[in-house]
Amino acid sequence: METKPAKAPRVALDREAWIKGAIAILADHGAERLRVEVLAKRLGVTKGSFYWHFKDRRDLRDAVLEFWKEGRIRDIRKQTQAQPGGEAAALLHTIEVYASARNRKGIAIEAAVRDWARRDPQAVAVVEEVDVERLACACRLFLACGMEAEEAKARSVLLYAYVFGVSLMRYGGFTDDMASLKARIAERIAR
Amino acid sequence: METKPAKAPRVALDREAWIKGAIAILADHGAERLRVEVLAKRLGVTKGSFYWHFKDRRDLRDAVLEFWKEGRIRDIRKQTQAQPGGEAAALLHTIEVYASARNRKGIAIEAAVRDWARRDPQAVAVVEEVDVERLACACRLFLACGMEAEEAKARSVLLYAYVFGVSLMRYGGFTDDMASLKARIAERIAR
DNA sequence: ACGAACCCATACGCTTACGTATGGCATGTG
DNA sequence: CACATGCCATACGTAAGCGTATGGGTTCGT
Repeated sequence: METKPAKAPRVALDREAWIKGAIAILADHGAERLRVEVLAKRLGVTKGSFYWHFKDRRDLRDAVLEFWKEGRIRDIRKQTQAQPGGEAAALLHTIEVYASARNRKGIAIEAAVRDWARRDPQAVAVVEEVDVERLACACRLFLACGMEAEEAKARSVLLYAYVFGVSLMRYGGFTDDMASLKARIAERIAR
Repeated sequence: METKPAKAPRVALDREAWIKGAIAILADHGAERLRVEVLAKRLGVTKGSFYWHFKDRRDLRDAVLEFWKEGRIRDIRKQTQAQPGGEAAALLHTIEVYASARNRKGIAIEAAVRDWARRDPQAVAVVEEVDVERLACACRLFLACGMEAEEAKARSVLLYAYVFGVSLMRYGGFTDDMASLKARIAERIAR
């Protein structure tokens, strides 16, 4: 019979495939559960393959951090290219993207990386780069809305602290009109 | 010679001592690293002792969650007993406590528990209880300041989302006047 | 003083996981 | 066709960690 998985015609994996699998584990189980053999099983191979593509576990983790950083910074730059006059809308869009359940996986990765950064200096450095980039972009948008410089900085920090923080909270049943609540918050942050 | 640790006159451990040690590990290394033998070594005993006080690992984790929940709710109730007229100050104090580096350990535990809640339903339930309690208390303070009901709810969520979120961010070098920045944010949240 | 309850140490089997060594099979190249 | 290279499987040794079994020491009450 041999009902083995037989995933596919068995195409060779490259480094990026491993990294993407690693990020999926990151989102589902956190950095601590990013284990070589678990990842290999997920990809349908054994760790013999892993150690061909990566020197060791540290090598994979570095690659994951680098991959995540590049992707985030690319996204930020793209979303920041607001049409003149659309800056306010771009800010609201940023808030809404993180506050909605639509971006579930991205939020999970974000949370996992930040938790990771609580123990790993390499992750700290990456998070800091991404944060500074994001804050600078948000700041530009606030400035374009005519806001004063120091206030724009404060609003930027508030904006990102809120979107990260709200993803960690559970307050079901606290309000009966979630939409109105989020609208009020967005108003308070971005207007 | 025998330079063994010889910690102390070897006082017997109780359940609470184990729980407090577990919370220390939680703060330093996260829920995933909350291992029986590691904790035992930290307390200077072996796991033989652990399995006398706890049924298994799950038992410890439940106890840790319960202990944390009770402590948080006690703290909230205490801090909420603001003198009439001091409600605004109480709100600012809450923001400042979390935003300062003074409460480092408490913030670390908070982050660890919330990360824990991303995978464990039991932790989710505990976090939700604490969040609802905190939001209700903050909401009362906003109402006492004369704020409208829906706005008070929104501000409460914004407040706690901010304090949790900001503890996950790294933006050193983004501003040269951190004090002024935090003052502006507090203003925006609580006024 | 003596047994019982309390608290802990040691030893065991099992599982997961890391990193290495080695061999196998494909595909492309001369 | 022979051979090298790329990609992966298997097997090995080691370590950490869970839960159990069992025994030893200490501190009580009677």
